[in-house]
Amino acid sequence: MTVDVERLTTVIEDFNTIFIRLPSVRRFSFSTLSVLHTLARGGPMRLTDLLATEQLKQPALTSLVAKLEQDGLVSRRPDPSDGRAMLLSLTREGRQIVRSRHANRVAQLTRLVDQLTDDERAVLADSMPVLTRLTEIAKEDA
Amino acid sequence: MTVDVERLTTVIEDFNTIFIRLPSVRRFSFSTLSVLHTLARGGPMRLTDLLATEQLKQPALTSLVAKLEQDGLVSRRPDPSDGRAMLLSLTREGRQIVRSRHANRVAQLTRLVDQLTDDERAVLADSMPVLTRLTEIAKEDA
DNA sequence: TGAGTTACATCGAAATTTGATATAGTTCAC
DNA sequence: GTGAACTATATCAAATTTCGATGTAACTCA
Repeated sequence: MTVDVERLTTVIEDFNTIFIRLPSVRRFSFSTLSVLHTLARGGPMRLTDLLATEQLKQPALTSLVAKLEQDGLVSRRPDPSDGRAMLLSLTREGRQIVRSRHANRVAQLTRLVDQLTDDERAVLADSMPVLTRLTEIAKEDA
Repeated sequence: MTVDVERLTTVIEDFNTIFIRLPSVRRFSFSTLSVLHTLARGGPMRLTDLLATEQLKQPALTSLVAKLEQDGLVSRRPDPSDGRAMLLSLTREGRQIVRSRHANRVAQLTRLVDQLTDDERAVLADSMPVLTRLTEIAKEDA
């Protein structure tokens, strides 16, 4: 079985243009949201590790994280295993923002999925484990 | 047939964290790439229409477009049907950038898809029309 | 131990984004 | 057809974000 990856890429690109814009509340910049999301998934993490995912240079990330700490969304504590490093994690409030955006996406996506046929919903359900596998492969690969 | 939209959302969110970062060349900001992508899909388009998609205020978009015009990626011409408006479109070079990023995604996604099983690839192939439908529904809905 | 490296912070400059406002074109009730 | 209200885009100065260069402290390992 072969997939038309060319077309698959286009389909995902187009889907993402709508998916990315699902959450209705626009309080934070792309950079900020990306940092919050990464910390939400990756648990406590050093600045340098964050740097790998975020499309920012280190001084910009340092200052963004400083601002997020001031705003009470991120907490910083020294890494016990390395005196140079800081461990970053989300505060309760930080997690709350990520969760609320996620909930918003779920709500909006539900409205869309409701308009599909049963068969289409079945296909979507089956695709979930495959997308998950693909995500894992990408992480290993990198 | 019901889908666990809660899980579906998470799956897509996680997939996107890797998908968004697939293209290896990082020459342009998120705002710039989004404008180029929107113009690539939406054909010639007025500044105000672009504004609806992009997460920028009007003056920022005006200045971004001005820069892109200077750089030869976007062309601006008066809208014949409205003397106040400008029609924006990609130049050949602008299209080339979008195409090259797309090609890069295709290449990287191909490497990932190659590592799936035949059955998984079949599921992926079947999911394409559904994702497309979902995208269309979202556009109508909005 | 000390030379080289790594993690993060600081600083000033450059780039981006914003709110307020200006200008020119359009619409529509009269 | 005229003018009041509205719309599309531009301009400007201020705020914010990002960057490159460089500093400081901690770690590594020969």
